[in-house]
Amino acid sequence: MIDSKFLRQNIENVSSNLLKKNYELDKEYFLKVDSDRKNLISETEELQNKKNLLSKEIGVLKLKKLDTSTLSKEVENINSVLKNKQDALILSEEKYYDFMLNIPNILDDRVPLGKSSDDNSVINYSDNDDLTKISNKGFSDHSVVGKSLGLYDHDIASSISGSRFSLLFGSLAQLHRALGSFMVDTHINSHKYTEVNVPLLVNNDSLTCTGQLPKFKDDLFEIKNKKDFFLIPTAEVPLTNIFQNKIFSEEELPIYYTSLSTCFRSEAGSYGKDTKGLIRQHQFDKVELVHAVTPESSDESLNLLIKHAEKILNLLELPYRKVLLCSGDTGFSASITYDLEVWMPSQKAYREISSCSNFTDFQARRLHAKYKNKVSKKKEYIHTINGSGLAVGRTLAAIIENYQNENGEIEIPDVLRPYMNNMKRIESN
RNA sequence: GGAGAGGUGGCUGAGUGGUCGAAAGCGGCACCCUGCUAAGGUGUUAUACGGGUAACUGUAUCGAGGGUUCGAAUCCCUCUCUCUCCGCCA
Repeated sequence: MIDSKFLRQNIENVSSNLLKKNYELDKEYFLKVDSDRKNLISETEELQNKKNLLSKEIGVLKLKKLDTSTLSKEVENINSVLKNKQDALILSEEKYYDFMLNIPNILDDRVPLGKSSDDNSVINYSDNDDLTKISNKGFSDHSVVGKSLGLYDHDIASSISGSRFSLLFGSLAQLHRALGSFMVDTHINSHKYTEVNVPLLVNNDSLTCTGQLPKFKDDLFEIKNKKDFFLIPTAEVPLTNIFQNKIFSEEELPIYYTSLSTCFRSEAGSYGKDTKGLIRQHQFDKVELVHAVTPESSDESLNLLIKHAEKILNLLELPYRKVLLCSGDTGFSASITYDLEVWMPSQKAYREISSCSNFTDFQARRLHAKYKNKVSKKKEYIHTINGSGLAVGRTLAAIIENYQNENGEIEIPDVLRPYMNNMKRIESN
């Protein structure tokens, strides 16, 4: 959520900023809802004050055994007016939050103007991205390779669950598991993260705090019969919600959390896209990185987080590039987002494998997550940063495609071999 | 799933209808005292929102939501979470 006071005072600037995210701010509506709410608040508070004073007076009179009926009547009168005001206030607050919770985060000035991913700007390529060499080999799609090895299946998965699910067998399943472990190990050993094992089912509030709700309910799987649970679309949700209602001392920050978790997305609106393979599944594993930091350090912290994610790609020797998302492609809650895109030889294209964002105080305001500023001695909202480090399914797909040899086998990257009983390649089943 | 107990400030914990936003202790902070340390003394110390340059001030909050009452931490109802015992279970 953005700061309503800031919005009120900078409404023109904010509104033109949000327009870059294709959000049209209804300025008049906001000003009206905002001032209605404020007026109702002060009106009800005034009445409550009167009521409190009179009630106290009644208490004093009762002690002295004096008559209180006149005052009681008066309070009763106030109560009936107050009730109306309070009802109006509840409605007004609902309107206000409905509106505020649907306003996206303000964009960082560095975000380039643009409509879609076509307008994203490439920052740099990895050192090993000699793609002419790779792409000329005519490598097959990872799902084809996996199938011909007899280690990947899509059809049976469909009959078990439906579309956008898959089965991995044998050493391919093992490689998938190895990848998750390798990523988490790297982050906890080299990057000072605390590993967290998180709930995969979360409640409505948690999703509201991180910004998936109320706006993006369609993208989530909801569990209805037992309780109002949602399956997490990313470990960002439980990890970030660890900070809810916290007030940190400055010494406690930064906090780095990482978690390997399964993620669930409905992929509504992406019918027909990436229907084969591991790229777009209803269920996938991902290693998530989350930072809680002070506002001054959030910019630097995002860069650090990106380096942590890049480290995995570098260790796996996968070609990739770093992209700064344009305004139209930047997510609802983010102020700035960098994607890491890995080279997929079969598609002759870079595909997103990590998305790293600074959410500034947007999530913190919803979470009520603050820290005590040592200098100002005031409680200020923290900043939250997160990114994937990395999406495991997509990384596996990238490895299959980039590491296949002439025989259709998959060479196992050096760093993963210790996790695979020192196996060197995956051969046909 | 069955039976019971309980949720009060950073923590421990008192408070069963009226200056209770809440005693006391611990912790934190500030100052004082002692040559240093240890100990001691005094004061201060919740959060959100609103008004005010500020000192300050108003409202709400004692798990959440309703209700009773002129007045609720305290009484009633519903929900929720935690703990203990039994059962079941990876």
